[in-house]
Amino acid sequence: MESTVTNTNTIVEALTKAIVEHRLHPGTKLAEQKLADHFGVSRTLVRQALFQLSQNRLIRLEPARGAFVAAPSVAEARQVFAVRRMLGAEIVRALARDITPNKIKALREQAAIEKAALKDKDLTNRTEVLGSFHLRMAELLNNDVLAQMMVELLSRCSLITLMYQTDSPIDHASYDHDELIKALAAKDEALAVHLMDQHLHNIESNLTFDRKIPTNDIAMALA
Amino acid sequence: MESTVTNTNTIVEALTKAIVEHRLHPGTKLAEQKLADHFGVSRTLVRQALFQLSQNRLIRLEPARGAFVAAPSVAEARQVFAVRRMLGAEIVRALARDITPNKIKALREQAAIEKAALKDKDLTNRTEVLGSFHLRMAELLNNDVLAQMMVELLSRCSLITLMYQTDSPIDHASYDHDELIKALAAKDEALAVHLMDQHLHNIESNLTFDRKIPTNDIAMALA
DNA sequence: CCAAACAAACTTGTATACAGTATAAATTTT
DNA sequence: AAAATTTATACTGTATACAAGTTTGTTTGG
Repeated sequence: MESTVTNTNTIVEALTKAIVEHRLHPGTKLAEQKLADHFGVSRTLVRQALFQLSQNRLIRLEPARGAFVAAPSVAEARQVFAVRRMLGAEIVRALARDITPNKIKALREQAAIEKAALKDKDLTNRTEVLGSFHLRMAELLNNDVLAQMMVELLSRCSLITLMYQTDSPIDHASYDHDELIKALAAKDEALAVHLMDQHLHNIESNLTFDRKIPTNDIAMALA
Repeated sequence: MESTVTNTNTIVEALTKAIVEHRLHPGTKLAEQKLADHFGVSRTLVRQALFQLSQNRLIRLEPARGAFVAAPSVAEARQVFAVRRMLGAEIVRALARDITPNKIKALREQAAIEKAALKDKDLTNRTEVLGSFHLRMAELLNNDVLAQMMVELLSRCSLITLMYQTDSPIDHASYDHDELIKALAAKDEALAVHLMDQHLHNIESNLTFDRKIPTNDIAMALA
């Protein structure tokens, strides 16, 4: 357990956290040497980390220009949400088919965590916690491939949310989750799928895709 | 247009091709210096390429030991196929909802390409072409995020298929595709979804998950 | 003769050096 | 004084160098 070593993963996690927590704004340039100095390593490790982040679509790499925090376009945002609706529908479908008391219990616990976080934490953390519910469902299907996909989709969603979120919070997401759990417990597949679809549509409709884009990207800010 | 430069992407593509075309067997060690010599570049670029391939799950990186062509386990294979069924169902569902004559035409053309490839090419290439049909459907939904996911899933499937494929070829996949197109043209959503599910189950059931694993991985070969 | 310990060769992991390109600053020109 | 051009600085892209670890081969002791 060497907790002080700074390897590539440490950098990836730190940057991921900073991006989804809104401390690094879309468009911000991530200069390699500055990051290297900050983490006390060489550019080699920083470059590896940046490359991985670009694969996760959290940053984009421009040839000979450097790394910038990603500023997902409206089109990309809609596509990500479309995929989430697709996977979400199938996830609840599969869950509804072979739901067990243990799984219901796990989901209820996750829902309880949400309610706690809803009062205390800031808006960014709320988005994170609410996303965890969806990840939890994927995990309950015992499919690592699926769960990994959800992790990546959720981090992209975090970035999208902080870019396009309206002032009005999405507090009834927690309520949606409760309803969903009930439908799953009742093994009502059709209802569960419908609720999930509505739920994700609600989240998406709370985003404003036409105005105020908080970004450091000059080109985008002036567009 | 500098077509002779060997950048990271070139190496990734060459190795991907070699892996999915069965020229590099699961378990084979990919030594950095040898690859560097072969491509006429330094280890730096090779390492970048290997890292990307590990993200695509085509190779696995063992710390301080090196890169090896991935040997997906039975569990992983089943999970990948489960995700493909999920996405496949949703893709045809979405396609059936807003199908157009142009899209039908595009699918028919893809099916024609399949039939041509079915006679000429070797088994590996056949798998590739049959996968393209599924990618084509994703592309017709105008969702790059989804299409990219399918590309990655299909390359993983290629690796899985070549590891676990039985001697009997999967020639009626092309027939399945024809039936699917008919259902889509008739806007029969339920039938299309059912056909897709059956189709993917057929492919999976043609794999033998219990014997003969062509690999260079000693541990796996003797397991 | 076999097993364990040691030593040499090789491979990976990280840092540094250098070359090529983009950005910023300074100078010149209109 | 504003625009354009040149020069300088800073950054990225690739190669190389060195340190750390692993594998392989050899030797030594039982």
